[in-house]
Amino acid sequence: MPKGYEPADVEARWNKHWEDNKTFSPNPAEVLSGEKQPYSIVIPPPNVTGALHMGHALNLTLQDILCRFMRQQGKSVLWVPGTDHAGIATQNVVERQLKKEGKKRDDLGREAFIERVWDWKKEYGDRILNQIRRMGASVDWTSERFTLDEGLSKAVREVFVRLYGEGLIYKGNYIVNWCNRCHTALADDEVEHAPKKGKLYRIKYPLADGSGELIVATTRPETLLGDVAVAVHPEDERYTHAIGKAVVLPLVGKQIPVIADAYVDKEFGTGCLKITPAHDMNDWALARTHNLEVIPVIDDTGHMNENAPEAYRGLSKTACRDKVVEDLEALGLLVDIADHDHSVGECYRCKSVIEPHVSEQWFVKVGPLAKAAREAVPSQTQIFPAQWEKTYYEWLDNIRDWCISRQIWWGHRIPAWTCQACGELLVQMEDPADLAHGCAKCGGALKQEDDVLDTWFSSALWPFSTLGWPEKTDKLKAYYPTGVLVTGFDILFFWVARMMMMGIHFQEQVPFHHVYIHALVRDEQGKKMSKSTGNVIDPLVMIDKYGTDSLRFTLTAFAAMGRDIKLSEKRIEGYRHFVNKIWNSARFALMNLPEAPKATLAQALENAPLANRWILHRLEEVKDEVESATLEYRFNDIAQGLYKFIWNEFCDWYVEMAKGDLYGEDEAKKDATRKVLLTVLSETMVLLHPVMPFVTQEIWSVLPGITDKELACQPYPVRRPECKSPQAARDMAFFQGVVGAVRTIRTELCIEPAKKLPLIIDTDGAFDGAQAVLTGNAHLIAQLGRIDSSDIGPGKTGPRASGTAVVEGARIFVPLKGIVDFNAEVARLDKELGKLDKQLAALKGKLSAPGFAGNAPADIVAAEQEKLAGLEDAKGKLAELQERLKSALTEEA
RNA sequence: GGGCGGAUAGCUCAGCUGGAAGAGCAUCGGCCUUACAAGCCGAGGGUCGCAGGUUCGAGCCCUGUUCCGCCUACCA
Repeated sequence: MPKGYEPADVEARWNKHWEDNKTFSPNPAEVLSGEKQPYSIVIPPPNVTGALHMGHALNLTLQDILCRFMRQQGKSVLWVPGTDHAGIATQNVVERQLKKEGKKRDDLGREAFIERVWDWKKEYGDRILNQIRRMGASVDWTSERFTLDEGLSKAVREVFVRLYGEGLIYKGNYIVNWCNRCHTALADDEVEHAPKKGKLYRIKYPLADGSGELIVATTRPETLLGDVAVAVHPEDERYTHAIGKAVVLPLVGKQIPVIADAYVDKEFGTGCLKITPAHDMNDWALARTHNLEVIPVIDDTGHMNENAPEAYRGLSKTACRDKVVEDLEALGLLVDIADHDHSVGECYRCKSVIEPHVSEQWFVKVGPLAKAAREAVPSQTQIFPAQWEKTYYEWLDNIRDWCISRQIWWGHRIPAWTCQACGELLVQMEDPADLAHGCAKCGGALKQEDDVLDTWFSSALWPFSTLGWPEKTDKLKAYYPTGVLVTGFDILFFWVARMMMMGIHFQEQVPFHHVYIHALVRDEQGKKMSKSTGNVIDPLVMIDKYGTDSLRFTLTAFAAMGRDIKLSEKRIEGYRHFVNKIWNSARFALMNLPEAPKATLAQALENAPLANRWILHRLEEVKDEVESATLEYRFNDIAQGLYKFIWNEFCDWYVEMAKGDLYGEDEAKKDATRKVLLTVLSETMVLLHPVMPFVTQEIWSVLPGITDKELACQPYPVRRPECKSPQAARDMAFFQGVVGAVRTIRTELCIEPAKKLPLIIDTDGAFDGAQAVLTGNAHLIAQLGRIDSSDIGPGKTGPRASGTAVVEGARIFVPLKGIVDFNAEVARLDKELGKLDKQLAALKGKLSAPGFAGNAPADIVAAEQEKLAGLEDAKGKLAELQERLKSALTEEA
């Protein structure tokens, strides 16, 4: 094995191996026959336009941990990879490309443009998939899908046609969020709200009868041209006289009514609200209840249209605003302009300001779908962490109909045709064979809808469309519903809730049993990573520098539930050290495993030394920990449990203790320890494999005596209840305490590391068996504490001039006469005694507190009393040892 | 406006059902001890945001409060 771990080569090699061997392609038959339980995950499909970012890296890591773990648990695991066509985003990318060539999409025409996008997709769509490979994701590449591929398009059409048939899809003229730049409608949740500094203009609207005027407040004076009414609160005494009268609309000159509606806030502005139904969501709603006319004055490109007075026609809305203000001022109708902070809707794709706009659009009537989706949580689908349930409910409870039509070209074209002659609307699966003579009623020419569907419409079907629906495939039968959906909270609404709606409606089963919402990955300062801020940590760069396993482990270690991850490169670099540590521990093991050990584990366990019994005991505990942590999505606990076990226990203690046997002459001992070493290492590789697939697989493949070189297909390590040994744990803790005490004395008193020292231990007062632990492992204490001679037994006493400590009642003496300045040891013991005093005071206070003995459970009281006795014993002994030392010092002086 | 999350060692964070405050990194001291200096050994460092309350006992439960962060909403 090379001295240092070289990830690039290892990762490339195994990735190729896994894909060539279809290691992660399951067979549905093994589920349908009942041989295996299914476990499936559909990947949140990244945008084809996208490049892998840290959010993806985290998302993929967590899913991969679950998939690899479930394979170990004997499940038939299907992880479906794929990409999303991301309508607006992708179209924008290609349009930008065209712009560089000085062209617009209209120059190409619809078909040529779409072809162009496909070309682009073919060229760049694989990039993100290759990046998924580099993460080590154990997806089934034979199941890869794209939201716009043939099968999925069929699913989309089936859903659309059926929902239309059920009356859950309708078409109509409504006000929608309109992006002038993308030139399309957007759903409510595609609008982001950003605070903006704006102005509040107060404008006089004279009453038509000359009895005065009303003053309205607005942030968008140009919309005045489309006003159809002024509304006041019905109980606002200031204006009751005006209700029912008319005002003269400035600049336009026509009369509009003053209406009353409780929606108006008396406190805000002047209490008078101008109503522009065509350009404001709320005004639209008011107009509907009051039967007001809708007059659009801004067109779909953001310019004033023919409904505006001639002077303003053709102006952009900002230019128009300036002119309107100017003209109002000239007429003396402008009262004042004040600064005003408010939030403004922006397009989530291009950040342009959203213009409410009236147009003919398609909608999904979400009420019934949302109700079912709501009721399925948490009984059918559990959300982890559960706090997100509330957010999920909140959204579903307040949901409005979903605008699904988009005025772009890249996407699923709406399967509806209108007869140019009689106006008949056709919604059906198949394209009418001959558009020229298609109308069933009159034979008139049919024209397909120009609009395409919202990208999220196809995403909503992802959990079943990817499995082959509407065909009744084996895959669908075997793997639907999926086990878990792993995603960030930012698309809980966009995606998760809609998959729930569609899954329940079309499969009559929820799409997943669990939803795991993971953190957002932020930068060091906790800011969102973004290209414009320049604080992006690119996962691929990190992989190149530190290896995939380091990156994965880092993300796992920080993936505590319900908390954002603040990531910095230093952390990844730090965990690379861990990968290297694992590599080196394997190198050590292999150097000592020239061949597979002959002994069975049972044989190795006969009369096994403490080190072997202890590490096997800990291994059993770690198996339990890793399993429960994985099942409960406590990813950080998986990482931390394994880190501690491998580094602080296996490497720091076990390997050091095993060296004696491994380097020794006793062949039986050597073989037994080799067996334990190999067992622990190999099973640890299995446990760690879901988190670090590459380094573990590479090590596994060179372990002696292992026939199946494919680590990804190994079962979870068997449990060995016979290896659990609380006694070994206790003995080891004692042993570590003694070694630690000796080491502390050495370092604190500045004794040269090379200097070997004698050691005396009095085991009186320690637990039964303590004596045996120490004498049985005296050679190890000598090795680890640099001791040249030891004398261990009950009642033993060292010279007064010793460095001393008390461990679990046993007194430790390190004779140091002539070696060091004992004043330092006196001072050190003072410090130790001080600590003990503090603990004793706290404990005594607790025990003597009124009511403690009576109210606390008996076992707690007993435990506390035992602790007290232990502390008092230690303090007494240590104080006495210090006195002896002092007396030795005064004698010398 | 409504909701959610956070506040614990210098930094980043663990801490499950309340029972003597933990890890990693950083810092300090000592070591090239034949797997690993990407390493080993040792040490220091915290009134667990603030104020109350419940309890024999609170980082953990309750109430209030202050700062951060996020989500959501129709204040023109």
